[in-house]
Amino acid sequence: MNFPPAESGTKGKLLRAAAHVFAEKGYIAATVRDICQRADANVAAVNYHFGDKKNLYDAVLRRLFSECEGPSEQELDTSLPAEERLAAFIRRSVLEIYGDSDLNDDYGQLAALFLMELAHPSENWPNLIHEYMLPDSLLLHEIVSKVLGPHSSPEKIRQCCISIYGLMAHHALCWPIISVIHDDHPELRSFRDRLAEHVIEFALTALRGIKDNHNESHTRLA
Amino acid sequence: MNFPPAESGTKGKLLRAAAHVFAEKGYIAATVRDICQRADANVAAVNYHFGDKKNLYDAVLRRLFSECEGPSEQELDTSLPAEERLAAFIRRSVLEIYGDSDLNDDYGQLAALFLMELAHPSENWPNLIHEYMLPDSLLLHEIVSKVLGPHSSPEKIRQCCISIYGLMAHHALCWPIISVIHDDHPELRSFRDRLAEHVIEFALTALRGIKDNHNESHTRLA
DNA sequence: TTAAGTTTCAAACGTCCGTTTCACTCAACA
DNA sequence: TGTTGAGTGAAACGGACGTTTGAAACTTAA
Repeated sequence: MNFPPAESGTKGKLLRAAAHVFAEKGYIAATVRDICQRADANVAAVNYHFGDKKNLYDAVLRRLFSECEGPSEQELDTSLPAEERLAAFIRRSVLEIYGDSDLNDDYGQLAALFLMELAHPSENWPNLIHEYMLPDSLLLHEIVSKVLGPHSSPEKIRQCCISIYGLMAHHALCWPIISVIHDDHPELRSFRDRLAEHVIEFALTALRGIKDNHNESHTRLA
Repeated sequence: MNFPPAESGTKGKLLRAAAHVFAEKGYIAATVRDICQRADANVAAVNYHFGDKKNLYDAVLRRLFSECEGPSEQELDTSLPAEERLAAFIRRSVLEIYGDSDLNDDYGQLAALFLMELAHPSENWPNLIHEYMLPDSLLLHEIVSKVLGPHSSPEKIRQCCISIYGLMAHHALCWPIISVIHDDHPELRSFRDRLAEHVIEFALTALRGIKDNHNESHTRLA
């Protein structure tokens, strides 16, 4: 949640403070007074700069999504081996999901905001998904269908794509469970890179095996 | 969210109504008046029967967890092949996560309550996890370590366990994303059984491959 | 310096919520 | 029949919240 220095006035301070407070307490429990106090601003500032509380929340959410990077050249280069592109996709996605550790001092708030939306999606949540997550998802679909080869059903491809997201996101979403059950689990921050490599191993191993299974059953039928 | 008929009085009606309203609106947005109206009870009923709103919420949450079934004999029978036991574990867990479809008419609320807790865990969340999720998690750990064989590190076993939970839970948690991106995805209810089989295939394939990888590197070193 | 436009401020407004109060009903029992 | 105690009901209390107000402070440009 790092905002460009351009918005360093009251409006920018409000956005930063709102991101923090919304994430910490949730949309309803977060009060305009909380946010303004944290932003060193008057109670009326929110309504002056954003109209109302809901508009401020929408601005925070949109800002959050817009910070996502796009895919790297490696992922897009269709001349490279599909497995290599998948590894690059997973490394970048895990980095995005778990934050840039050093730069970003308030990871976890991000996950909290995300979980809130998943529990009770706001009005323009579908728009944000379409705009910011669909392109990545289509790229993953293209890569996975190549890894799986020509004999895989559309449903199997889709299930594998969703499974890969599940592998990547689970720590971020279910940390309040994982940290209780595995009380010796390393902190998310220090664990991020190892997680990426594990997901790559787990997903690639599964995809290769599934490809072979389906090829076998395909040639057996032929 | 089906409560035993024993609690069919005002207290039971309040519990049922509260589960519905809390899930639909979240703890704070849900009002005592909402709940009481849905339970055909007076506003004072909540405070009379439960003390206050928070106690009612805690009661709902505990009731929700206590409905979980324990592991089947097949999962516990250490004389059976580990892969078979893993499949049984996954089938039961997916059934629990996605509900008993026909009996339970309000799946999704369950996921909403869960997501709310993940975003902002309540006071005795860790107790509930210890009591209701840790045993299952230990069982899975035992099974997975057997599937992976003797040459796998503790960290790898743990990561595989967490990954399996990720595979199983992702649809339930991220449905507001999945349903937007894959607009032709079948409904969760009708999809539950196919999901279980996919997770079994995906996880078992990955685990077998990982086992072979680690065995190879182990014998190479020896 | 003046005037217009923008931003901030303290204070207040109206509403909604959790909770409390107290009178009431009614079944159980002596 | 009279008494008791659990449960219900309508109404109100006190506080917190989002928002509004109108004047003050500041910025900008002629």
